[in-house]
Amino acid sequence: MVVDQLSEAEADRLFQAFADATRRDIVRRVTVGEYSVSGLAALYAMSFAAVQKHVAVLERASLVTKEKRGREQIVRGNHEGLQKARRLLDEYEAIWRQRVERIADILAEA
Amino acid sequence: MVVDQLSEAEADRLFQAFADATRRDIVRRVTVGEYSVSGLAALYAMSFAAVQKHVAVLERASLVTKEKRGREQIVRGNHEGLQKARRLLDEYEAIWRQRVERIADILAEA
DNA sequence: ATATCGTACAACCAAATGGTTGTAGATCAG
DNA sequence: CTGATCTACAACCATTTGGTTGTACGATAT
Repeated sequence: MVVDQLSEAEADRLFQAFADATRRDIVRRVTVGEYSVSGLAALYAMSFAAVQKHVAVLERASLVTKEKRGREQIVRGNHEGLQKARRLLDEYEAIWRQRVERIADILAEA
Repeated sequence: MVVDQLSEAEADRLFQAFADATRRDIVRRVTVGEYSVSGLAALYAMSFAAVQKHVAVLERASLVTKEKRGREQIVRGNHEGLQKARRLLDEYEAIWRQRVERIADILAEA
């Protein structure tokens, strides 16, 4: 029963997207409030185009969505990507738990 | 009460390390069993040096440890890095929960 | 109507990434 | 001792990444 087998490419995109401090900050901001792309750009010491690229990376990773409103593009947090990332890490955690159990079993046999 | 404020650089290293399928596979393998660097290298269609670099990336991110045993270097999973990554994602999840609560409050006022 | 604003996108650049081969030092086996 | 094995690391290369500036275009305000 594979609920949602994340493709390797999807996992790549997710973690890659998280691997940048500016992008992590954007995710936090747009989860709490609403920001246009230029609204976000005003927050960082880099060009509008650079921020635009960061948003695009986050969008491809399903960590934010964009919605056109007038001439602005509103960026919002997308729970989907975060959930996928967490589920991924949970799998690694599960492997650790299994390992611990296995060792406990071996010790119990002694 | 900041328990373990992850530096941005640390977070970068962690997620960057996870952002590669080969490295994620290495993490899984060495969590379950013991592998030397060359033992790992035998598993992938790339050079020993390439695998060695992947292991180095994982080590810098605290996702694996290396221990010298004779002429071999044994690679083992390191729970520390994984825990840090999970804690990080948990913070983002917490922001989401706060957002949901805030919206619920607003609705309750109406 | 015109100027301004917000966005998209192309072209470019430097640095980082993910791979290679080659060399050299330890350690182990015969 | 000699040869094979495991590791480390340097040098190199192609591609990607993270930034820049410049151009174009739809939406808004005056």
